[in-house]
Amino acid sequence: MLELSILGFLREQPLHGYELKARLHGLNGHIRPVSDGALYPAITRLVRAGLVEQRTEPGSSAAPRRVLSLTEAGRTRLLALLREPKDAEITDGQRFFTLLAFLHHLPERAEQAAVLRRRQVFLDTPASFFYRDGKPVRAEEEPDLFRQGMLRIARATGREEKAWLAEAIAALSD
Amino acid sequence: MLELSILGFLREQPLHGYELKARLHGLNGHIRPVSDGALYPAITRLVRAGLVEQRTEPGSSAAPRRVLSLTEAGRTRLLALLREPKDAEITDGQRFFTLLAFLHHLPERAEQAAVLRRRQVFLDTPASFFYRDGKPVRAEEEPDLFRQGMLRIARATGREEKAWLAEAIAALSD
DNA sequence: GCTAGCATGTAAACGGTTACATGATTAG
DNA sequence: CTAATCATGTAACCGTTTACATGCTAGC
Repeated sequence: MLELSILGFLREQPLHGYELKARLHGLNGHIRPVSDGALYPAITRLVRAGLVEQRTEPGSSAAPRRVLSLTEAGRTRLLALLREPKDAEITDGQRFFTLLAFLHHLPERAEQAAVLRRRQVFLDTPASFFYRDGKPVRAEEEPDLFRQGMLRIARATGREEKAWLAEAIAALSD
Repeated sequence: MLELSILGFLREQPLHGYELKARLHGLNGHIRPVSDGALYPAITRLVRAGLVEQRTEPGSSAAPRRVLSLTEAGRTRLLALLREPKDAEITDGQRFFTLLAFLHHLPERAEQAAVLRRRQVFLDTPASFFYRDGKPVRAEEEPDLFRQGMLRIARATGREEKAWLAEAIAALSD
């Protein structure tokens, strides 16, 4: 999942690995820390795939900085990832957030709106966490305190997100 | 991450793999589908580790059912996972939800409350997604529509979750 | 006769975690 | 002089995804 974030941040400006790490940390480091063991191999993969270019900066510091920037293929790839996100990127809130963080890179408002609409459809699909006798347990019927909390929180967040999505989609179709 | 859910569901009653899959699907299948390629190896690991027992049911169906149940070690393990969740289980909303789904298995209310308090502390730690000149960008100052949405949604969900946590912790200390 | 659901598995590839490893610069 | 920060990487391990593979039963 690093791929999208790396391409997204590099689209804004060239960065070296350490700075990239700082941005990634800012984006969702409090939720999931970024490890060097994930980041550097990911960069290497992207370079090998021709999506990222690196030029080594002759600096005074210990390990020489590798300044990374997107190639044309990298920019194309970023757009493809934003335009046709996999289902998991729509359904998983955390991944969808990553998508949102870079969605402004999509050039067409209609394309941006289409992504938001996919999330809307997902949120409107009724879903339930628990079943008793094959039927979904309603929040009011759930006797367990913690599962009650899950249902309550899920509903509240769904409500707010739906409200925002509706507004944003409306704004995009002006 | 399957480990906790499998142990949690088996704690409630013995199940065979297919039924387990159905429960797991109910719990968060709409967000992340459960794949056989993850489930069956996970079961095998748990059996090998002595946490789960299986007895094959002589049935008429094609592949014979393996009915799975927790061993004493499995029950102990489940409690340990619930009692001392790793940081990632507290910070990642999705994982925390999984924790909540089975937290009722912890015998002591004080222990349950302690887990909720860890989440509370995390949510009270100020965090921001984006930085400009090293300083966090406030929601009102964020010019990008989509990043605005992220901030708005994150705040709303945080608010609701904090409210519930406070209530639940209070209820547990009666 | 066919499709959907029941029921279980394997194997390759991939990506991420954890731990290890190095070394320079800067501030206290 | 020592700790924190800058800066980059490797290697073993682990769990998940994806694709493949099998075969029975029930209902249309």
